[in-house]
Amino acid sequence: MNNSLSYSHLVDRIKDAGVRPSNVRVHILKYLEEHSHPTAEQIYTALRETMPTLSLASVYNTATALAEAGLIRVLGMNGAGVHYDCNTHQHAHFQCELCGKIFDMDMPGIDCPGLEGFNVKKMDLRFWGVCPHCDALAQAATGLYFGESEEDEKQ
Amino acid sequence: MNNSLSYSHLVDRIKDAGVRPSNVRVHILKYLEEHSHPTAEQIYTALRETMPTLSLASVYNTATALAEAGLIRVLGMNGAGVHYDCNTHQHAHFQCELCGKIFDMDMPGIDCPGLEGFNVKKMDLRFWGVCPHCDALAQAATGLYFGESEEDEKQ
DNA sequence: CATCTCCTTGGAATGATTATAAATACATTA
DNA sequence: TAATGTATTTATAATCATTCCAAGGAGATG
Repeated sequence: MNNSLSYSHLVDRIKDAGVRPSNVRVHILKYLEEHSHPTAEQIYTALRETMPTLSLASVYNTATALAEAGLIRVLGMNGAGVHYDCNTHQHAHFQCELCGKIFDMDMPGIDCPGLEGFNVKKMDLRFWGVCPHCDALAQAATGLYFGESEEDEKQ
Repeated sequence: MNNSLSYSHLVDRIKDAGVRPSNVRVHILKYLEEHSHPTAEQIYTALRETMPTLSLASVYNTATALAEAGLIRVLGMNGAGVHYDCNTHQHAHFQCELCGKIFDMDMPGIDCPGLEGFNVKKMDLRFWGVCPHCDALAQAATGLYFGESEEDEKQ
């Protein structure tokens, strides 16, 4: 069991970042720790079940506040809507064009010629394509791999 | 004088891409060749002067068509609105947080560990920060560089 | 308990983009 | 050149994510 997901630990993390640990904030951060790269809408829909008065505006407000405090990161993958990411370390992203899933990748060292003289403060590296799971399914569907049993769907 | 900007050359390029060289298409591509990373709104405003009936919808439709034909590229820098880029070669971008200008950068070689098994089809590398010109202005404004004359504004 | 501030809410407003339907231009054939 | 069919463009309405705003609520402080 990962202690970083416990309620009191989350409260501490939020406090340490200089933000008041309100209910909504803790729950949204908790949700982000437990779910990969959700959108505001997804957070809203999921948390509404246990917090019936939660508003979408609060999700946006809160996510923005958490991002400004450096607790989470805002991720635009160019689909409709923005995703939130509790992994604030420098890292890259891959999005599968078939299942839509977003994967974290280690950030490779980047030595960009021509960037001398530019004061770089933020960097973003993103990939799109087909993830291994969907790739296997796609290849099976082409009929190239007769006799292969379908892989089990796993979230 | 760069021949690639001539009207008939543009017509040929559009034809070669399998798209009919309509007036709107040629003018929008021409505008993109001559201006760096404009938004749909900017294209619309600029071209309206010589094409008074041009509609914003046409700019979006046309840009999308040109992008699908591989003649231009759509660039989301996460500000409001999308930018269009006539440079279709693989390259990175830097956006200045002060002047908003977008600069093309050579794409460095990227060796991303963890990407094995992923079928990568598209990659995007973006930087934000302060460009050399604004950096100089900002440093002058802090008063650290007494006696420095302001640099001339150049687009 | 009184007060102050910050948080949350619901709904309206905004802004970029897309959809739709009518009008126009273009290309082809007669 | 006129007729016809198709592709393009236009104007406007619709959509969707996000932000704004005003009012109510919760918690801390005195």
